[in-house]
Amino acid sequence: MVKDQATEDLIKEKAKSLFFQKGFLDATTQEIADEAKVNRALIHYYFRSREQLMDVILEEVVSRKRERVLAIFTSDLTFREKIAVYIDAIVDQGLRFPYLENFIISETARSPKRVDMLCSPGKTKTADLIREDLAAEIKKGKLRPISAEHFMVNLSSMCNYPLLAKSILKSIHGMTDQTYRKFLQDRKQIIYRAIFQEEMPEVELTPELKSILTW
Amino acid sequence: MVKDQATEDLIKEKAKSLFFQKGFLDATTQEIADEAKVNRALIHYYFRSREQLMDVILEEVVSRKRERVLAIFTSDLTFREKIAVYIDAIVDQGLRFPYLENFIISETARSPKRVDMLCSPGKTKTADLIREDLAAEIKKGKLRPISAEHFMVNLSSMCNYPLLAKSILKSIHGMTDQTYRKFLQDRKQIIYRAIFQEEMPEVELTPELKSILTW
DNA sequence: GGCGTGTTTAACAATTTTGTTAAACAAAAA
DNA sequence: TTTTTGTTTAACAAAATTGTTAAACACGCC
Repeated sequence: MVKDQATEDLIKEKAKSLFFQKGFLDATTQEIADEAKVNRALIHYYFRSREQLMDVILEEVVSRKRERVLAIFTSDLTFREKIAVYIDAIVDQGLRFPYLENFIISETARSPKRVDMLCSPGKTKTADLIREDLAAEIKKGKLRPISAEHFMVNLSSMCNYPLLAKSILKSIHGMTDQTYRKFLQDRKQIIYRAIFQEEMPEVELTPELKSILTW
Repeated sequence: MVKDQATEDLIKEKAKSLFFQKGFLDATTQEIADEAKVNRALIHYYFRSREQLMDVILEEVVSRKRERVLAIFTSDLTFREKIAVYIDAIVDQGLRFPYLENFIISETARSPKRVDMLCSPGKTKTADLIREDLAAEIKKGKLRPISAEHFMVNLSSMCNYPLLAKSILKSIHGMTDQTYRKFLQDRKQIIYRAIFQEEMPEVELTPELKSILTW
Protein backbone atom coordinates (compact mmCIF):
# COMPACT_ATOMS: atom_id res chain seq x y z
CA MET A 1 0.00 0.00 0.00
CA VAL A 2 1.23 3.48 -0.81
CA LYS A 3 1.02 6.45 1.50
CA ASP A 4 -2.49 7.76 1.29
CA GLN A 5 -1.92 10.87 -0.75
CA ALA A 6 -5.52 11.94 -0.27
CA THR A 7 -5.15 12.13 3.49
CA GLU A 8 -1.82 13.87 3.30
CA ASP A 9 -3.27 16.44 0.91
CA LEU A 10 -6.34 16.87 3.07
CA ILE A 11 -4.21 17.75 6.08
CA LYS A 12 -2.18 20.19 4.02
CA GLU A 13 -5.29 21.80 2.58
CA LYS A 14 -6.95 22.23 5.93
CA ALA A 15 -3.78 23.61 7.46
CA LYS A 16 -3.53 26.13 4.64
CA SER A 17 -7.14 27.07 5.11
CA LEU A 18 -6.48 27.76 8.78
CA PHE A 19 -3.30 29.70 8.06
CA PHE A 20 -4.26 31.67 4.96
CA GLN A 21 -8.00 32.06 5.03
CA LYS A 22 -9.06 31.90 8.66
CA GLY A 23 -5.97 33.65 9.93
CA PHE A 24 -4.98 31.20 12.66
CA LEU A 25 -1.32 31.69 11.90
CA ASP A 26 -0.31 29.91 15.10
CA ALA A 27 -2.78 27.06 14.78
CA THR A 28 -1.76 24.03 16.85
CA THR A 29 -1.47 20.50 15.49
CA GLN A 30 -4.69 19.73 17.33
CA GLU A 31 -6.60 22.50 15.59
CA ILE A 32 -5.29 21.35 12.25
CA ALA A 33 -6.26 17.77 13.03
CA ASP A 34 -9.75 18.87 14.10
CA GLU A 35 -10.19 20.86 10.93
CA ALA A 36 -9.23 17.84 8.83
CA LYS A 37 -11.22 15.53 11.13
CA VAL A 38 -8.30 13.19 11.63
CA ASN A 39 -6.32 12.01 14.63
CA ARG A 40 -3.59 14.37 15.67
CA ALA A 41 -0.93 11.68 15.45
CA LEU A 42 -1.59 11.41 11.71
CA ILE A 43 -0.03 14.80 11.24
CA HIS A 44 3.16 13.46 12.75
CA TYR A 45 2.89 10.28 10.73
CA TYR A 46 2.79 12.21 7.48
CA PHE A 47 4.89 15.25 8.26
CA ARG A 48 7.08 14.08 11.14
CA SER A 49 6.72 17.36 13.06
CA ARG A 50 4.76 20.57 13.09
CA GLU A 51 7.88 22.37 11.91
CA GLN A 52 8.19 20.21 8.81
CA LEU A 53 4.53 20.65 7.97
CA MET A 54 5.15 24.39 8.01
CA ASP A 55 8.19 23.95 5.78
CA VAL A 56 6.23 21.95 3.22
CA ILE A 57 3.36 24.41 3.13
CA LEU A 58 5.51 27.50 2.97
CA GLU A 59 7.70 26.02 0.28
CA GLU A 60 4.66 24.99 -1.75
CA VAL A 61 2.83 28.25 -1.57
CA VAL A 62 5.85 30.39 -2.29
CA SER A 63 6.96 28.34 -5.26
CA ARG A 64 3.43 28.49 -6.72
CA LYS A 65 3.51 32.23 -6.33
CA ARG A 66 6.92 32.33 -7.97
CA GLU A 67 5.62 30.31 -10.91
CA ARG A 68 2.80 32.72 -11.45
CA VAL A 69 5.04 35.77 -11.31
CA LEU A 70 7.49 34.09 -13.64
CA ALA A 71 4.70 33.31 -16.09
CA ILE A 72 3.61 36.92 -16.12
CA PHE A 73 7.03 38.42 -16.59
CA THR A 74 8.18 35.96 -19.24
CA SER A 75 4.97 36.30 -21.25
CA ASP A 76 4.96 38.32 -24.45
CA LEU A 77 2.80 41.07 -23.03
CA THR A 78 4.14 44.60 -23.15
CA PHE A 79 5.94 45.85 -20.05
CA ARG A 80 3.00 47.91 -18.89
CA GLU A 81 0.58 45.07 -19.50
CA LYS A 82 2.78 42.80 -17.41
CA ILE A 83 2.65 45.23 -14.53
CA ALA A 84 -1.12 45.58 -14.86
CA VAL A 85 -1.56 41.81 -14.77
CA TYR A 86 0.85 41.48 -11.85
CA ILE A 87 -1.09 44.00 -9.79
CA ASP A 88 -4.34 42.29 -10.65
CA ALA A 89 -2.99 38.84 -9.72
CA ILE A 90 -1.44 39.86 -6.42
CA VAL A 91 -4.47 41.79 -5.22
CA ASP A 92 -6.87 39.05 -6.23
CA GLN A 93 -4.79 36.46 -4.45
CA GLY A 94 -4.81 38.67 -1.38
CA LEU A 95 -8.58 38.84 -1.47
CA ARG A 96 -8.91 35.11 -1.74
CA PHE A 97 -6.31 34.23 0.91
CA PRO A 98 -6.40 37.18 3.30
CA TYR A 99 -3.67 35.86 5.60
CA LEU A 100 -1.25 34.29 3.17
CA GLU A 101 1.02 37.29 3.10
CA ASN A 102 0.86 37.63 6.89
CA PHE A 103 1.90 34.01 7.15
CA ILE A 104 4.89 34.48 4.87
CA ILE A 105 6.00 37.62 6.65
CA SER A 106 5.65 36.15 10.16
CA GLU A 107 7.36 32.89 9.33
CA THR A 108 10.28 34.50 7.55
CA ALA A 109 10.67 36.98 10.38
CA ARG A 110 10.56 34.17 12.94
CA SER A 111 13.25 31.93 11.50
CA PRO A 112 16.06 32.81 9.12
CA LYS A 113 16.23 29.14 8.10
CA ARG A 114 12.89 29.58 6.34
CA VAL A 115 14.16 32.53 4.38
CA ASP A 116 17.12 30.63 3.01
CA MET A 117 14.81 27.85 1.96
CA LEU A 118 12.74 30.25 -0.07
CA CYS A 119 15.42 32.44 -1.56
CA SER A 120 18.22 30.02 -2.42
CA PRO A 121 20.81 31.56 -4.75
CA GLY A 122 19.62 29.63 -7.82
CA LYS A 123 16.11 31.11 -7.73
CA THR A 124 15.20 33.73 -10.31
CA LYS A 125 14.82 37.22 -8.92
CA THR A 126 11.83 39.26 -10.01
CA ALA A 127 14.05 42.30 -10.37
CA ASP A 128 16.13 40.47 -13.00
CA LEU A 129 13.01 39.60 -14.96
CA ILE A 130 12.02 43.19 -15.49
CA ARG A 131 15.46 44.82 -15.68
CA GLU A 132 15.66 44.97 -19.46
CA ASP A 133 12.07 45.98 -20.02
CA LEU A 134 12.49 48.65 -17.41
CA ALA A 135 15.70 49.99 -18.89
CA ALA A 136 14.04 50.16 -22.30
CA GLU A 137 11.11 52.14 -20.91
CA ILE A 138 13.44 54.54 -19.21
CA LYS A 139 15.58 54.97 -22.31
CA LYS A 140 12.46 55.78 -24.32
CA GLY A 141 11.70 58.44 -21.71
CA LYS A 142 8.45 56.75 -20.77
CA LEU A 143 9.49 56.35 -17.16
CA ARG A 144 11.62 58.24 -14.68
CA PRO A 145 14.96 56.54 -14.00
CA ILE A 146 14.74 53.97 -11.20
CA SER A 147 16.58 50.77 -10.34
CA ALA A 148 14.82 47.47 -10.96
CA GLU A 149 15.05 46.67 -7.23
CA HIS A 150 13.41 49.86 -6.07
CA PHE A 151 10.80 49.61 -8.78
CA MET A 152 9.82 46.10 -7.67
CA VAL A 153 9.82 47.06 -4.02
CA ASN A 154 7.57 50.04 -4.73
CA LEU A 155 5.23 47.84 -6.69
CA SER A 156 5.02 44.92 -4.29
CA SER A 157 4.78 47.27 -1.31
CA MET A 158 1.70 48.96 -2.66
CA CYS A 159 0.13 45.62 -3.56
CA ASN A 160 0.94 43.70 -0.41
CA TYR A 161 0.92 46.14 2.48
CA PRO A 162 -2.81 46.85 2.37
CA LEU A 163 -3.33 43.08 2.61
CA LEU A 164 -1.03 42.76 5.60
CA ALA A 165 -2.64 45.68 7.38
CA LYS A 166 -6.16 44.61 6.52
CA SER A 167 -7.56 44.67 10.05
CA ILE A 168 -6.01 48.04 10.81
CA LEU A 169 -7.27 49.62 7.60
CA LYS A 170 -10.75 48.24 8.10
CA SER A 171 -10.90 49.55 11.62
CA ILE A 172 -9.48 53.00 10.90
CA HIS A 173 -11.82 53.70 8.04
CA GLY A 174 -14.75 51.81 9.46
CA MET A 175 -14.90 49.47 6.49
CA THR A 176 -17.03 46.38 6.19
CA ASP A 177 -15.65 43.35 4.36
CA GLN A 178 -17.66 44.56 1.42
CA THR A 179 -16.15 48.05 1.30
CA TYR A 180 -12.68 46.69 2.01
CA ARG A 181 -12.92 44.49 -1.08
CA LYS A 182 -14.10 47.46 -3.09
CA PHE A 183 -11.19 49.51 -1.74
CA LEU A 184 -8.70 46.87 -2.87
CA GLN A 185 -10.30 46.61 -6.27
CA ASP A 186 -9.97 50.36 -6.67
CA ARG A 187 -6.37 50.16 -5.61
CA LYS A 188 -5.45 48.23 -8.74
CA GLN A 189 -6.03 51.39 -10.77
CA ILE A 190 -4.48 53.57 -8.09
CA ILE A 191 -1.29 51.55 -7.92
CA TYR A 192 -0.89 51.51 -11.67
CA ARG A 193 -1.38 55.27 -11.81
CA ALA A 194 1.06 55.86 -8.98
CA ILE A 195 3.69 54.07 -11.02
CA PHE A 196 2.99 55.20 -14.57
CA GLN A 197 0.90 58.37 -14.14
CA GLU A 198 -1.62 57.10 -16.65
CA GLU A 199 -4.69 54.89 -16.80
CA MET A 200 -4.32 51.13 -16.48
CA PRO A 201 -4.93 49.31 -19.76
CA GLU A 202 -7.39 46.47 -20.17
CA VAL A 203 -5.32 43.36 -20.83
CA GLU A 204 -6.42 40.37 -22.89
CA LEU A 205 -4.81 37.32 -21.31
CA THR A 206 -3.63 34.41 -23.42
CA PRO A 207 -5.43 31.18 -22.44
CA GLU A 208 -2.15 29.76 -21.24
CA LEU A 209 -1.39 32.67 -18.92
CA LYS A 210 -4.98 32.64 -17.75
CA SER A 211 -4.77 28.97 -16.78
CA ILE A 212 -1.63 29.54 -14.76
CA LEU A 213 -3.13 32.51 -12.93
CA THR A 214 -6.45 30.82 -12.17
CA TRP A 215 -6.75 28.59 -9.10
CA MET B 1 5.11 52.40 49.54
CA VAL B 2 4.29 53.02 45.91
CA LYS B 3 4.63 50.53 43.12
CA ASP B 4 8.23 50.54 42.01
CA GLN B 5 7.91 52.41 38.73
CA ALA B 6 11.55 51.73 37.90
CA THR B 7 11.05 47.96 37.91
CA GLU B 8 7.83 48.17 35.98
CA ASP B 9 9.49 50.35 33.36
CA LEU B 10 12.50 48.06 33.21
CA ILE B 11 10.30 45.08 32.40
CA LYS B 12 8.47 47.05 29.74
CA GLU B 13 11.71 48.28 28.19
CA LYS B 14 13.27 44.84 28.06
CA ALA B 15 10.10 43.34 26.62
CA LYS B 16 10.07 46.00 23.93
CA SER B 17 13.70 45.35 23.18
CA LEU B 18 12.93 41.67 22.68
CA PHE B 19 9.88 42.37 20.56
CA PHE B 20 11.04 45.30 18.45
CA GLN B 21 14.80 45.07 18.24
CA LYS B 22 15.72 41.44 18.70
CA GLY B 23 12.67 40.16 16.89
CA PHE B 24 11.47 37.63 19.44
CA LEU B 25 7.88 38.47 18.73
CA ASP B 26 6.68 35.44 20.67
CA ALA B 27 9.02 35.86 23.61
CA THR B 28 7.77 34.05 26.71
CA THR B 29 7.37 35.66 30.12
CA GLN B 30 10.45 33.72 31.17
CA GLU B 31 12.58 35.22 28.41
CA ILE B 32 11.35 38.68 29.27
CA ALA B 33 12.11 38.09 32.94
CA ASP B 34 15.60 36.82 32.10
CA GLU B 35 16.28 39.85 29.94
CA ALA B 36 15.23 42.17 32.76
CA LYS B 37 17.02 39.97 35.31
CA VAL B 38 13.97 39.72 37.55
CA ASN B 39 11.82 36.87 38.79
CA ARG B 40 9.18 35.78 36.35
CA ALA B 41 6.41 36.25 38.89
CA LEU B 42 7.19 39.96 38.95
CA ILE B 43 5.82 40.28 35.47
CA HIS B 44 2.51 38.95 36.73
CA TYR B 45 2.69 41.15 39.77
CA TYR B 46 3.01 44.28 37.67
CA PHE B 47 1.02 43.38 34.57
CA ARG B 48 -1.31 40.63 35.81
CA SER B 49 -0.85 38.51 32.67
CA ARG B 50 1.26 38.23 29.55
CA GLU B 51 -1.75 39.37 27.53
CA GLN B 52 -2.04 42.62 29.49
CA LEU B 53 1.66 43.32 29.17
CA MET B 54 1.22 43.08 25.42
CA ASP B 55 -1.76 45.41 25.57
CA VAL B 56 0.17 48.02 27.50
CA ILE B 57 3.17 47.86 25.19
CA LEU B 58 1.16 47.90 21.99
CA GLU B 59 -0.99 50.76 23.21
CA GLU B 60 2.06 52.74 24.25
CA VAL B 61 4.06 52.29 21.10
CA VAL B 62 1.16 53.00 18.79
CA SER B 63 0.08 56.12 20.61
CA ARG B 64 3.65 57.44 20.53
CA LYS B 65 3.75 56.83 16.82
CA ARG B 66 0.42 58.58 16.49
CA GLU B 67 1.74 61.59 18.38
CA ARG B 68 4.68 61.89 16.05
CA VAL B 69 2.60 61.63 12.93
CA LEU B 70 0.17 64.17 14.35
CA ALA B 71 3.03 66.56 15.11
CA ILE B 72 4.27 66.30 11.56
CA PHE B 73 0.94 66.82 9.88
CA THR B 74 -0.20 69.66 12.12
CA SER B 75 3.10 71.52 11.81
CA ASP B 76 3.34 74.60 9.62
CA LEU B 77 5.54 72.93 7.06
CA THR B 78 4.34 72.88 3.47
CA PHE B 79 2.48 69.78 2.33
CA ARG B 80 5.46 68.38 0.47
CA GLU B 81 7.77 69.08 3.37
CA LYS B 82 5.41 67.21 5.68
CA ILE B 83 5.51 64.18 3.43
CA ALA B 84 9.30 64.34 3.23
CA VAL B 85 9.58 64.46 7.01
CA TYR B 86 7.04 61.68 7.40
CA ILE B 87 9.00 59.38 5.09
CA ASP B 88 12.20 60.20 6.90
CA ALA B 89 10.68 59.55 10.32
CA ILE B 90 9.02 56.26 9.45
CA VAL B 91 12.07 54.82 7.72
CA ASP B 92 14.41 55.90 10.51
CA GLN B 93 12.14 54.36 13.09
CA GLY B 94 12.13 51.15 11.07
CA LEU B 95 15.90 51.09 11.07
CA ARG B 96 16.09 51.60 14.78
CA PHE B 97 13.36 49.09 15.71
CA PRO B 98 13.47 46.51 12.94
CA TYR B 99 10.61 44.40 14.27
CA LEU B 100 8.23 47.03 15.56
CA GLU B 101 6.08 47.00 12.46
CA ASN B 102 6.10 43.19 12.36
CA PHE B 103 4.89 43.21 15.94
CA ILE B 104 2.03 45.57 15.19
CA ILE B 105 0.98 43.65 12.11
CA SER B 106 1.12 40.23 13.80
CA GLU B 107 -0.68 41.31 16.92
CA THR B 108 -3.46 43.10 15.09
CA ALA B 109 -3.86 40.13 12.77
CA ARG B 110 -3.96 37.75 15.72
CA SER B 111 -6.69 39.40 17.74
CA PRO B 112 -9.35 41.84 16.57
CA LYS B 113 -9.66 43.07 20.16
CA ARG B 114 -6.24 44.68 19.81
CA VAL B 115 -7.29 46.53 16.68
CA ASP B 116 -10.29 48.11 18.35
CA MET B 117 -8.07 49.24 21.18
CA LEU B 118 -5.80 51.06 18.75
CA CYS B 119 -8.32 52.53 16.36
CA SER B 120 -11.19 53.62 18.59
CA PRO B 121 -13.61 55.99 16.84
CA GLY B 122 -12.37 59.10 18.64
CA LYS B 123 -8.82 58.81 17.32
CA THR B 124 -7.67 61.18 14.59
CA LYS B 125 -7.21 59.55 11.21
CA THR B 126 -4.11 60.40 9.24
CA ALA B 127 -6.18 60.66 6.10
CA ASP B 128 -8.21 63.48 7.68
CA LEU B 129 -5.04 65.36 8.56
CA ILE B 130 -3.91 65.63 4.98
CA ARG B 131 -7.24 65.87 3.22
CA GLU B 132 -7.29 69.65 2.83
CA ASP B 133 -3.63 70.01 1.94
CA LEU B 134 -4.05 67.24 -0.60
CA ALA B 135 -7.15 68.77 -2.15
CA ALA B 136 -5.32 72.09 -2.46
CA GLU B 137 -2.38 70.46 -4.24
CA ILE B 138 -4.70 68.71 -6.63
CA LYS B 139 -6.67 71.87 -7.30
CA LYS B 140 -3.45 73.69 -8.11
CA GLY B 141 -2.70 70.91 -10.58
CA LYS B 142 0.43 69.94 -8.71
CA LEU B 143 -0.77 66.39 -8.13
CA ARG B 144 -2.94 63.88 -9.96
CA PRO B 145 -6.36 63.46 -8.35
CA ILE B 146 -6.35 60.81 -5.61
CA SER B 147 -8.34 60.22 -2.44
CA ALA B 148 -6.70 60.98 0.89
CA GLU B 149 -7.12 57.32 1.88
CA HIS B 150 -5.40 55.90 -1.16
CA PHE B 151 -2.67 58.52 -0.95
CA MET B 152 -1.89 57.59 2.65
CA VAL B 153 -2.02 53.88 1.92
CA ASN B 154 0.38 54.31 -1.00
CA LEU B 155 2.70 56.31 1.18
CA SER B 156 2.70 54.09 4.24
CA SER B 157 2.91 50.96 2.09
CA MET B 158 6.11 52.08 0.45
CA CYS B 159 7.57 53.13 3.80
CA ASN B 160 6.55 50.11 5.86
CA TYR B 161 6.55 47.09 3.61
CA PRO B 162 10.32 47.00 3.06
CA LEU B 163 10.68 46.97 6.84
CA LEU B 164 8.25 44.09 7.25
CA ALA B 165 9.88 42.08 4.49
CA LYS B 166 13.40 42.85 5.66
CA SER B 167 14.66 39.28 5.86
CA ILE B 168 13.20 38.37 2.47
CA LEU B 169 14.65 41.43 0.78
CA LYS B 170 18.06 40.87 2.33
CA SER B 171 18.11 37.28 1.22
CA ILE B 172 16.86 37.84 -2.33
CA HIS B 173 19.34 40.57 -3.07
CA GLY B 174 22.13 39.17 -0.98
CA MET B 175 22.31 42.25 1.18
CA THR B 176 24.33 42.65 4.33
CA ASP B 177 22.92 44.67 7.20
CA GLN B 178 25.08 47.49 5.91
CA THR B 179 23.72 47.46 2.37
CA TYR B 180 20.17 46.98 3.62
CA ARG B 181 20.47 50.17 5.65
CA LYS B 182 21.83 51.96 2.61
CA PHE B 183 18.96 50.60 0.53
CA LEU B 184 16.41 51.97 2.98
CA GLN B 185 18.14 55.35 3.12
CA ASP B 186 17.97 55.53 -0.68
CA ARG B 187 14.32 54.61 -0.57
CA LYS B 188 13.47 57.89 1.13
CA GLN B 189 14.25 59.71 -2.11
CA ILE B 190 12.69 56.96 -4.20
CA ILE B 191 9.41 57.04 -2.30
CA TYR B 192 9.18 60.80 -2.51
CA ARG B 193 9.81 60.70 -6.24
CA ALA B 194 7.27 57.93 -6.76
CA ILE B 195 4.68 60.18 -5.22
CA PHE B 196 5.57 63.61 -6.54
CA GLN B 197 7.77 62.92 -9.58
CA GLU B 198 10.33 65.40 -8.36
CA GLU B 199 13.30 65.55 -6.02
CA MET B 200 12.78 65.48 -2.28
CA PRO B 201 13.45 68.85 -0.61
CA GLU B 202 15.81 69.32 2.30
CA VAL B 203 13.65 70.26 5.27
CA GLU B 204 14.69 72.48 8.16
CA LEU B 205 12.92 71.14 11.25
CA THR B 206 11.70 73.48 13.96
CA PRO B 207 13.32 72.62 17.30
CA GLU B 208 9.92 71.64 18.66
CA LEU B 209 9.20 69.18 15.87
CA LYS B 210 12.72 67.87 16.13
CA SER B 211 12.32 67.12 19.82
CA ILE B 212 9.12 65.21 19.24
CA LEU B 213 10.66 63.14 16.46
CA THR B 214 13.86 62.35 18.35
CA TRP B 215 13.90 59.40 20.74
C1' DG C 1 -8.84 -17.62 5.42
C1' DG C 2 -4.29 -15.89 6.83
C1' DC C 3 -0.21 -12.76 5.97
C1' DG C 4 1.95 -8.52 5.35
C1' DT C 5 2.06 -3.75 4.52
C1' DG C 6 0.70 0.53 5.28
C1' DT C 7 -2.81 3.56 7.87
C1' DT C 8 -5.20 5.21 11.85
C1' DT C 9 -6.15 5.49 16.57
C1' DA C 10 -5.87 5.92 21.72
C1' DA C 11 -2.98 6.38 25.42
C1' DC C 12 1.10 7.99 27.30
C1' DA C 13 5.34 10.80 28.32
C1' DA C 14 7.83 14.94 28.33
C1' DT C 15 8.22 19.62 27.97
C1' DT C 16 6.89 24.25 27.98
C1' DT C 17 4.30 27.84 29.51
C1' DT C 18 1.23 30.47 32.16
C1' DG C 19 -0.59 31.82 36.39
C1' DT C 20 -1.02 31.48 41.75
C1' DT C 21 0.41 31.60 46.46
C1' DA C 22 2.63 31.80 50.65
C1' DA C 23 6.52 33.26 52.67
C1' DA C 24 10.77 36.18 52.87
C1' DC C 25 12.27 40.68 52.57
C1' DA C 26 12.82 45.92 52.67
C1' DA C 27 11.59 50.21 54.11
C1' DA C 28 8.65 53.64 55.91
C1' DA C 29 5.29 54.75 59.71
C1' DA C 30 3.59 54.27 64.28
C1' DT D 1 10.97 48.51 68.20
C1' DT D 2 7.00 46.90 66.20
C1' DT D 3 3.72 47.33 62.58
C1' DT D 4 2.33 48.03 58.18
C1' DT D 5 2.69 48.22 53.41
C1' DG D 6 4.49 47.09 49.31
C1' DT D 7 8.09 44.25 46.68
C1' DT D 8 10.43 40.08 45.41
C1' DT D 9 11.23 35.28 45.43
C1' DA D 10 10.77 30.16 45.30
C1' DA D 11 7.73 26.56 44.94
C1' DC D 12 3.64 24.77 43.23
C1' DA D 13 -0.44 23.81 40.22
C1' DA D 14 -2.69 23.58 35.96
C1' DA D 15 -3.06 23.66 31.24
C1' DA D 16 -1.56 23.29 26.69
C1' DT D 17 1.27 21.34 23.32
C1' DT D 18 4.35 18.40 21.01
C1' DG D 19 6.01 14.06 20.01
C1' DT D 20 6.14 8.70 20.63
C1' DT D 21 4.45 4.08 20.74
C1' DA D 22 1.95 0.01 20.70
C1' DA D 23 -2.07 -1.80 19.29
C1' DA D 24 -6.14 -1.88 16.21
C1' DC D 25 -7.56 -1.62 11.62
C1' DA D 26 -8.14 -1.98 6.40
C1' DC D 27 -6.94 -3.92 2.37
C1' DG D 28 -4.53 -6.30 -1.29
C1' DC D 29 -2.44 -10.74 -2.14
C1' DC D 30 -0.91 -15.54 -1.38
